[in-house]
Amino acid sequence: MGKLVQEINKRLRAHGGRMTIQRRLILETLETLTNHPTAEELFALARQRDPALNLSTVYRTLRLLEQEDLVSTRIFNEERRQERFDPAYPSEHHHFMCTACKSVIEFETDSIGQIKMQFERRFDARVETGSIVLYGLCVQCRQEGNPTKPGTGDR
Amino acid sequence: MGKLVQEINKRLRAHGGRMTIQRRLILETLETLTNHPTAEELFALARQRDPALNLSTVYRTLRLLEQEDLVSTRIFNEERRQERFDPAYPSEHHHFMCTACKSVIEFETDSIGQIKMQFERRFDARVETGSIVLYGLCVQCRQEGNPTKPGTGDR
DNA sequence: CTTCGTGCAAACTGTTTGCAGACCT
DNA sequence: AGGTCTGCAAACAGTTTGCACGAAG
Repeated sequence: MGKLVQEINKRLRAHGGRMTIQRRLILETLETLTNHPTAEELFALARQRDPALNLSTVYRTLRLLEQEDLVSTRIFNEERRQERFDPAYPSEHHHFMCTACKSVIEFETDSIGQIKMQFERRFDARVETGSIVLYGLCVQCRQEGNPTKPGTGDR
Repeated sequence: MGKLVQEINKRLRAHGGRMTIQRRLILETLETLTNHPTAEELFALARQRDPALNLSTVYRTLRLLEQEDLVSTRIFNEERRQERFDPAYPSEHHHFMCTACKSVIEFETDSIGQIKMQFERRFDARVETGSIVLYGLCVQCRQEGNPTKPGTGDR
């Protein structure tokens, strides 16, 4: 059984919440994904196992996870202006998105620390968080000779 | 007279386009702004000078600028999921957003070059663009004792 | 005069919400 | 039994579009 299911179960009980069939299904589906899915993508997958599942239930479950700091959301520069849901790790991480296949790769770097400090000194500000997003072509898409999109993937 | 107005005028003529009162007003208003406005913000300001102006004209003009690579768009992690329009400079730049007052500061850094290269080597990918977004408190808001938002400004 | 652009209202996309019934404990 | 959660449909926010009139060249 997945960690997410256990974790949410624990927290739900503390507030009188319930672990329903739908929530379990959604959490389990989310755990199988390495990519950062949209609500629709997650919905499409979970629905294969329960055709009666409703999109609003997916959203409600994802917002629940968000409140519990178990996922975070982000809008990449894609054609469709939709949120992608990122299973939250304890450590700050950054993203690469392939402009051809839309897959997301996470990575870490400590350069960001330097950048934050530089900025704080220069503008006398307080920086709390920072995120880097890279856009380009992943190995597979590069090898398949995918063109770099005109406009480099930005909308 | 603003550079944007001149530049767009030139490009419009090349395609048989027209410099209308509304477009001139919108461009002039955009030029007075240092912040990265939303369409609504720009609309509200421009409307002070022409109350008959319509929001869809603002959008159409901004999309025109976007096609001509004179602005780029970006969605920050704010409560409202709205695009902000960034007058495009030739050089790659990055952003800081104050989580209290929503003002945006632009900055440059060459650390991003390192990060791109590291990523390319590590994942055998091709990185085309990269952007850094920092969130925190600007000088003014920090001095006014504004609290760092729970959740650090991320939605 | 002939296009191109505007205002208006309606459509559209992604996400949220009110409600009545279903389900968990 | 009681409150929580779901599915549905309708609302919502931000953005886009079709159309008929108005204005730029």
